[in-house]
Amino acid sequence: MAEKDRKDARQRILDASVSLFSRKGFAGVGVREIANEAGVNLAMISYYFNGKTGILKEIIEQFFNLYLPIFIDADDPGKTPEACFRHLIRKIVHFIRENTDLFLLVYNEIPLDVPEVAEIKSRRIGELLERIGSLMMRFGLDPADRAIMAVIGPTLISATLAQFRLRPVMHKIFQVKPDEKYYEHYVDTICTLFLSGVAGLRK
Amino acid sequence: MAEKDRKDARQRILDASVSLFSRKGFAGVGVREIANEAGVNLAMISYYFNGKTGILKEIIEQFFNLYLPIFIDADDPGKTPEACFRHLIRKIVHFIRENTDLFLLVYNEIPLDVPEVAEIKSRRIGELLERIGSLMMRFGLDPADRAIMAVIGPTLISATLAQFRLRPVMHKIFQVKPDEKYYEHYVDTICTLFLSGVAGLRK
Amino acid sequence: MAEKDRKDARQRILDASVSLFSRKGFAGVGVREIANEAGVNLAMISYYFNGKTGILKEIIEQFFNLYLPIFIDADDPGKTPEACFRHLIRKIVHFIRENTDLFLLVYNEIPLDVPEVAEIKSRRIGELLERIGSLMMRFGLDPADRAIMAVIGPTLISATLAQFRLRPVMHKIFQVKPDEKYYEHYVDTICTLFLSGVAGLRK
Amino acid sequence: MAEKDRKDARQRILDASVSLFSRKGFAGVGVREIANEAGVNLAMISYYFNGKTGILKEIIEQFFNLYLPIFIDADDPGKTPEACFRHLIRKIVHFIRENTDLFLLVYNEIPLDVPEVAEIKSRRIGELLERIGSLMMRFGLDPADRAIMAVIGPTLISATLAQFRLRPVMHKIFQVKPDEKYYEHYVDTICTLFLSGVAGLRK
DNA sequence: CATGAATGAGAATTCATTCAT
DNA sequence: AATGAATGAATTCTCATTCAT
Repeated sequence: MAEKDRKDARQRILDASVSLFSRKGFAGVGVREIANEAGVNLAMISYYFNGKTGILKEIIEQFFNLYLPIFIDADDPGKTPEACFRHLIRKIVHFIRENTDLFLLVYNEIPLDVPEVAEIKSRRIGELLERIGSLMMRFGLDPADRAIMAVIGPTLISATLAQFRLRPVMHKIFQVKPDEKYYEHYVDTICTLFLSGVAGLRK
Repeated sequence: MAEKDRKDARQRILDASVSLFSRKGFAGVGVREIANEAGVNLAMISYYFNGKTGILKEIIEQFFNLYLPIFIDADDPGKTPEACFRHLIRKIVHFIRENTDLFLLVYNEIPLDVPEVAEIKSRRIGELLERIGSLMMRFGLDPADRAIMAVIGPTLISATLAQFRLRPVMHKIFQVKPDEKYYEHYVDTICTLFLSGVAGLRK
Repeated sequence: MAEKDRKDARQRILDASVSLFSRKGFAGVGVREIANEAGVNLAMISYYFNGKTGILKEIIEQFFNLYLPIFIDADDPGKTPEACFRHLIRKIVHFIRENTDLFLLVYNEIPLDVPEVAEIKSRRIGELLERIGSLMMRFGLDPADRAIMAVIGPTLISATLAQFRLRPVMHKIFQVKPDEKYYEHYVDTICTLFLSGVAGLRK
Repeated sequence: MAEKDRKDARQRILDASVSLFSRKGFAGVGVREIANEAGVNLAMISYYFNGKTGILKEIIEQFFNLYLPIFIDADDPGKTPEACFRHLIRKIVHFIRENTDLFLLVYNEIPLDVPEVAEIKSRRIGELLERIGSLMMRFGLDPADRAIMAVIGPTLISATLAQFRLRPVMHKIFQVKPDEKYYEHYVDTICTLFLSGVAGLRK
């Protein structure tokens, strides 16, 4: 019990925090709530993470450690740009489905002023956008056209995420069932939308 | 000064709240902070809005009262679908530029669990998505294809907003200057992207 | 409207206060609540009564102005002591039935530390107990036996009031219906109890 | 000091609350005042009792846990009804002398509208009145005569308590000294009053 | 008389954190 | 490693009262 639980305690705090932060926002969650949800003693949070902010830092780092490789792997010179792109979107959608809370949490907290995580945020987002930029080049866009670059990257991210952000509301409105088949179709739709769109931008 | 200031107090609280909430999130802002920023006595917040949540409710209502008409006006049968669409996007981008904080605030807080605003949220978003849905019909999409509908609406919203969401980071990365000319170009880009994309979806 | 309403406003504040104070205690009621219940503007309370305490003062004075005459009238030399006593109890029970809230309020707030009403309280209760003392003499008790005097007076008051104090609970327990007949019987019971009891004390 | 003080903190809050509530009423006392009087940190009140109401709940429960056994013990079949009764009154008077503040507090707050304690109140008073009812039977009263039952119980309680309720005022009026001898006499007086009175009710 | 706005003090509660054990 | 108690600052909200109109 001792050894295993100890290791679990740390992770249980992280899991509980991801779930709670994503639903209520970082500032909207108290450490007591986290400790209860995780089933650990209150003081363990300071012990393991040196405070509430420490949890957020670790979550953000872990997120990018999982998320960035997707973009790196997607840059496969042996494939056509279009195949690359479809592969990428499929991977991203799969990742978001598997880590919805984590993704929404990081996305939502990104613009917020929690000073201690600002450095992590801007560094990691920088890496991410550069990755996306280099991918875009492969799709025939001129990387020197910064204005277009500035549009495509964020648009792609947020468009993909939008499904999950508004999920509780959307499914009530459109009566779609978010099952395997739906997401297959979703990936096709978003890919076609973007590939046709980017083709249009290339004139 | 006396007369005008009294009438302004209510609005000053709203303005300060929009600014602070959008930067730090609803839960991350205290009523003290709002009262200071607005230059009103702390108790006025309860007096006018019946608590912090009351401010958020009013902000959300006001937002949709401003935002929805854009979509209603855009549905002009005398124009071509493409002209409609470009007009709509131009209006939205203009609206976001004029009300960036308000827009980001509402967008960011929408998914969060502030129970007392849940009803307002779902009702207003319902109205919005229906509007977007009826617009999409005009662009030749089959409204019965709910899966596509569920993709286009949220994608359009979040894609357009993405510019402003990630603005602080983006401009550091892409070194673009968010001036009049940039947004002219931005509107063109996003319109072309979507019109070409939707054309692709129509086969 | 003007004249009558103005006079009404003052009384409406008093009525609302009696009702609220008796249910929640003086400290448990806010002036806003009183103003709402009375249908008057908040500032009228300061205007008419110079603050919340002023209401309580006036209520206490009014109470004793109504309550003391009962004891004065009861001291009728032309009747037998027993007839006097039964008449008194009948009057008291009637008074309490007609002014239950007022009676409970004064009774409950008597022991509490609201400094500004302390003087009124002790003066008025002094008058009351002296009245009761002089009545007791007529029933053949030696007024010099202070210990007995100290027992009879308060016992009589609180015994009579007890019906109304515990009314909500009691009627659930004993399933008695507090109608005209019940109170007729009640007066008989309490009179017999006391008259027999006092007879026993006289040996 | 360390160990003992920690354990005592909870009880010190209760003791301070009883003293303050009984003097100023529940609504008239602030948690700051309680914390100061008890010598504990303000937040300990929420920590131990989950708010001011929680203190009152616990006090009421504790009161009945002490008070009810007196009535249960008094029902001794081996004694004459009169001996039972005198024993009971002696025990009650002793209990009130030892716990005057607690008794007055519970008695005064019982009729007041503190919603969260309503359930406790009615349940506990129900138990109490049933006990008193079964005692009264032993004194030869017909328990089916609910009207008489409804009179005797509350009258006995409030008559006994009246001494302590009006103590500050009474002793000024009657110049009696509340010492051991006085209460001996008081017990005799109240017992004779009631026994003779109840005898009179039996015809 | 009456009103709506405003005030500043104080209310209860919750916070993240620390500490002795 | 883990706990339960404790802390003091900060939280939101309510209070009785005042004032200009």
